[in-house]
Amino acid sequence: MRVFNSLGRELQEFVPRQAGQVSMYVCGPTVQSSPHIGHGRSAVAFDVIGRYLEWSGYDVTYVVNITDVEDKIIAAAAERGLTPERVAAETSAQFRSAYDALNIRRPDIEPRATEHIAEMIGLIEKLIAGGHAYAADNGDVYFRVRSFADYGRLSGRKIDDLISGARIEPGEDKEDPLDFALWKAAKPGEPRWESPWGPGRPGWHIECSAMARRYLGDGFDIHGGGTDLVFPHHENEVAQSEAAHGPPFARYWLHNGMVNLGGQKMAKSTGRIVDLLGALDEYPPMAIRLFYLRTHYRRPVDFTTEALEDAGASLERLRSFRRRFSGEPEIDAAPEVLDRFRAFMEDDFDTAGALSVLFEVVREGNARLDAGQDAEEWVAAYDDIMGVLGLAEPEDSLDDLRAAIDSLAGSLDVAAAEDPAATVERIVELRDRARTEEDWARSDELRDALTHIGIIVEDAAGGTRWHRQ
RNA sequence: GGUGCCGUGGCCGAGUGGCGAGGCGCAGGACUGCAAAUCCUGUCACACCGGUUCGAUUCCGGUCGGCACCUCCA
Repeated sequence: MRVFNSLGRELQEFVPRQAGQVSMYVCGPTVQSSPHIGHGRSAVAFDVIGRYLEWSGYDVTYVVNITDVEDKIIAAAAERGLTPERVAAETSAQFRSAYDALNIRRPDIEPRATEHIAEMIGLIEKLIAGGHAYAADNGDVYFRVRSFADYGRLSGRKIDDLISGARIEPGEDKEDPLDFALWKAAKPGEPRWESPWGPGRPGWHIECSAMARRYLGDGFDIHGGGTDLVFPHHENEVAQSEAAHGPPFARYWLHNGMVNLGGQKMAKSTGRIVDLLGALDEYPPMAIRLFYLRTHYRRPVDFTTEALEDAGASLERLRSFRRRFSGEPEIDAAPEVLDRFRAFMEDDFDTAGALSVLFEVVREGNARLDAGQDAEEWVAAYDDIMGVLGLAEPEDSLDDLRAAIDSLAGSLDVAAAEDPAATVERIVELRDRARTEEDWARSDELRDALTHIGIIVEDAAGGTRWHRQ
């Protein structure tokens, strides 16, 4: 398996630290405001990577942090007249609900910055002892960038090129403009924890160094995040961790591309965003997931409603194939098909290519069913691939339609059953009787009535089928 | 200014030194009471200019265009 490692900027053969096991850390969101389409992309990209690695037989430990203390959260809280804790809790809940809707698996560990202050303080003390950090008179602690010779290796920068952009903000007390905060002294009214340098809060970068090590140890396998985090966030993580404990901090750095809007990056700071929860409300969640997966995770992708509708139509093609076969297939997928799928995935998780295999499976499966042949093997392949891509959904429940279904049944003099699906069956049987009698007006009337409450009826060669939506 | 990525058919989007990935859309056909779903066929693309090569969309150089990072950001 080859993965594109940002460290080195090339495709490299993936060899985990320990055979058969993969340790993975992904930078999750700073919970300052509601999730947008870009957050979903990152989460889906690494969710699929995790799922694929497990499907390939690896034992995966997957860690995603939640940054719940940070300047932006404090600012948002002040603006809304809430406590930072409240803002963080509310926003975390929004992220969780969006991620659940997108069928993103819960990480094995989801550490919060505020619950790991002790680890961060320990790491900062170690950096100070080693001469890599210093406490300033104002109560801040800074990392001494020039003390770490490898600084810039991950992001491909030279220290001298960075100088023009670096600056010292008012109130900071750095030796060098390149230095960055490990610990920030608390101002009145700000969240604070006791520390050897006085009350304060951690800088942004230190949490990932501390938590990744705590849960995955030194030299873990995969560190992920958006390309916008490469510099300075990930560069600083490397500096902190390797200055304290020696290299390597992480072995493979994977970065997903950005979601653009009208050709430019979607970002909170510019207001160019499309709200994720809103989109999930308006489109089938799996259409959004498919939209992400159609493009290789490293490339930028432009968000448009047309693209989402396109993905929705593709999703419908997938689902309508699966509806032709109920239950679980009892035989395995053809190995050659899974091999083709695997070949794409092993090439730096090329989900766009992998989807081409899925659609070929659907076409072949449909053709076989049309020809009256057995397609179980193709259904099995479909289920495997859909599962790895996280596109498979649980059977639609009809519970929310029960009232409408029962009411329709009542108006037709059909007895409602305990299971709403059984009630639908009875109505469909009624229509089939009308069709047998060639009473097309009655038949169409019943079909329209079902369509009206969200049940689609299709007359296939093998009999009448129906499904929701 | 520095660093890096990218320009593929109506739209989206993989990939390859020589054989039309795939999806959406559109057109025609088959099936069908109608509709839907499905199948078949068509829609033969690789920004531009040079170079290497028997042959380049694919490699090299240049031009033009787009984007990202260099500040918080998935």
